[in-house]
Amino acid sequence: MSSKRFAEVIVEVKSSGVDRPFHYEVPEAMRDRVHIGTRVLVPFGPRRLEGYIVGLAEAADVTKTKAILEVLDDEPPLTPDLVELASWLSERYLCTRAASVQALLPSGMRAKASTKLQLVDEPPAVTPGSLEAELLHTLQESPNRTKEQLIAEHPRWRSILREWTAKGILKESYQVKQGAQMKTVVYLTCAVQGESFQSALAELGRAKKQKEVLAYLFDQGEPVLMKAVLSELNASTATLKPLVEKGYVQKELREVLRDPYGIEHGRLEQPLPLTPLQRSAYDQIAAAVASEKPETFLLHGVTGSGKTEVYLQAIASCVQQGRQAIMLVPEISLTPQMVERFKKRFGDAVAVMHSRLSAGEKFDEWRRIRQGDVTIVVGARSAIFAPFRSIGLMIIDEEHEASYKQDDHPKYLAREVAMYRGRQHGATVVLGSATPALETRWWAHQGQIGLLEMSDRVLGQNLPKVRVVDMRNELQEGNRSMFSSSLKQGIEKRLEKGEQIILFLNRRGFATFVLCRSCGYVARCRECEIPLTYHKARGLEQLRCHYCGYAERMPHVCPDCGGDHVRHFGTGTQRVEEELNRVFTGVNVIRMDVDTTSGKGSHADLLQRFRNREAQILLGTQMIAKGLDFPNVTLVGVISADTSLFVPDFRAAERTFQLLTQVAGRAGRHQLPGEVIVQSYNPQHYAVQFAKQQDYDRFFQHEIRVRYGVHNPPFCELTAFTSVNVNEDESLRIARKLEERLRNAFGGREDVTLLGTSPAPLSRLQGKYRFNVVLKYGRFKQVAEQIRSVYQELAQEAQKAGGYLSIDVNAQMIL
DNA sequence: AGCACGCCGACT
DNA sequence: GTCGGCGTGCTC
Repeated sequence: MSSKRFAEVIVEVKSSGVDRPFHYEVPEAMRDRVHIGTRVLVPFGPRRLEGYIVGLAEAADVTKTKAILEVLDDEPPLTPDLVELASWLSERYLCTRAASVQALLPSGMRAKASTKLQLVDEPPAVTPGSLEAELLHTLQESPNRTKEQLIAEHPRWRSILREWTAKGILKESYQVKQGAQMKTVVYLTCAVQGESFQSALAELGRAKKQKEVLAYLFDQGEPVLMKAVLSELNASTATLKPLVEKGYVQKELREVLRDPYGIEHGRLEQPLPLTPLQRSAYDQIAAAVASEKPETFLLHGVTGSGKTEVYLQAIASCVQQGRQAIMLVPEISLTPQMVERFKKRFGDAVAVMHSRLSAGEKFDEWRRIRQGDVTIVVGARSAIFAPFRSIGLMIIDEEHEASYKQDDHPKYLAREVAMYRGRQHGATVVLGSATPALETRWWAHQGQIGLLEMSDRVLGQNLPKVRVVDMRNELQEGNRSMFSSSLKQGIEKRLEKGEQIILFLNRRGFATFVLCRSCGYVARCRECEIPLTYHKARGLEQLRCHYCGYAERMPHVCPDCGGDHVRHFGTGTQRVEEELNRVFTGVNVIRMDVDTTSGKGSHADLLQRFRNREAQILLGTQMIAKGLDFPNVTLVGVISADTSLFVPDFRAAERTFQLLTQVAGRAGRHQLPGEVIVQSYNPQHYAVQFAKQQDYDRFFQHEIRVRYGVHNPPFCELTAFTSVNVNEDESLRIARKLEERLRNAFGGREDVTLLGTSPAPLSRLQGKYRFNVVLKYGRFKQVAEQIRSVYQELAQEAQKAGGYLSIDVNAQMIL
């Protein structure tokens, strides 16, 4: 840190045009407060914007420089490694550095500058009834309105304001408001001692309550929380006011950190003894952490093998060495019970981070991490950005979960961020799962990452019986309903016994596929092996591949068996609920899907109601797969394995296998014997069969060959572009042009495959038409520059056309 | 991104 | 003649 005459600032504007450092002079008085990572307020054109410093220099490479207006932090919120991480995120996921920094910092961190206006002595002469008169009136009536507010309400006032400011009629000054405020609480102290205390009591005379409060505070002899005093003595602020005014009691504001969980942990729990397999996994992780070299492991442990205990002890060992640990869990698993388990083991050393915290709570948890008050963070995806000084261990539990990919910019994959930070900090990354993502398992297989296997169940619990019902037989026997006779009987039996039932509708998609109900045939693309999707446009029934764009006419006779039971498929939870009510009269059903769980806390509420046995049946999508630990549930039904098997996504088989395995592994963990019924028109499908047998290895062997055959990850990486526009022709035109540009850039390259323009699986969303172009390549580094320049050009053109072009590097799902 | 400037058509 | 439409270009 040689000199600080000039600062290189990235301005908080999410536009590629300004995503580069701008130079600002650092006023003498600010020199010792600016560092790399410090946020500042800078003039930018006619505006004032927040920005953050990425470099300091003796000279600027441009002649005209403005000066920094204000330094927004005493401590830089971004450590140098986080500044570096932000740059990497922008390069890897093709987004602006402003977007990356926003992802790194808690949302409440953003400061906003507004402009205050002040009329200077003589008001200007205005024509009555004119715009000027109206503005003048507003300025005089409500002098607290900011310039930005006024312009937002009346855009035409802008030029007048500018003119008046130039003429000196108006004076502008800016004020900065930090996003999240520090929370303060009031403490009270008795301000009178000894004799003056006695005389104060006397002076209060008949004010009994006031005397009581004063005496209480005098006895305490130290500042007491106001809230505690009031509730203890059953007093109100009205009692307090005169005491403060007379100077007997002193008020004091203290900053506090909000505690979103407030779990009383009492005495900390001790680690549990480890089984030999757990010990072996633990030893290897602990050794890697101690080595301070970046290393990644897959911890492949079956459900019930005790992964969490390994995590807890590995974290303990990391913390013992004076380094910090991050533990990621899927958002939906981050329940109070889960947090409690950590708090009971580590007490106050744990911070929690997830999206349901309020902005203020997030801000405070973040500050506790930044200040070094905690050494462990448990959180959802974004907790991977925890601003620790020296990370020793990062754990991603259920690493295969789709929720570890962020769906807006930067569209990062938590696993990749963890590995990058691992290299920065010399930290160990542990990816844990019972059903690892195929890529992860493949890397472990190839020796690129370490493999730790835990194949035994700690408590030797029994697996529930899994029955796969062939729905084709049901049809043959004349049962046209969505419930097989086995499932129907199973439900009836439970209802009679007063036991509970969970029904899954593992429908991830929206797209409808085409299936023959007689033989289970599913129409697929010949090139991609992806199920074709049903479309009806202008009375024409079509099947299209959402991957490559191939289209054919909807068959009315099954190409396989010649039968006429070819139907398009796709059922919502609502329809199942109706059907349930029709078939089982008087049954209480709790339905859980995006519609019924949108409210805050409604997810937990519904599960609690089910736990309280307010309903016999819980019906939902995979979001209920995590909540399977209900002692009274003895039947789990999967309405149709096919609905997740035939979504147009090359990961469909993997996702189905994972879901079914999870269901089978978790149902019936309690005293009552559990049963799982899986309905399918394709009961012989390998994903269904291997899930039934709980055989990950054989599923992996099979699926990896499929991936190799059609050249999909892990044998390549995918980047998806989506052109979006209200105008279908424009949307298509941009996608086509993008395709052409990419073809030019990569023509003849063996390591690159271009999947041409095709309608997105969500082909029309919010009235906008979406087309996809997908690029497959071996190594991102070898295509990054070309992708960047083509993307920038077309993104601009898409914008001119009134739409936009989005990019998803290392796309996990193509929508 | 968001703002200013500048060049065109349609109005009091 | 002027107001306001949006295309273009710049921001240390």
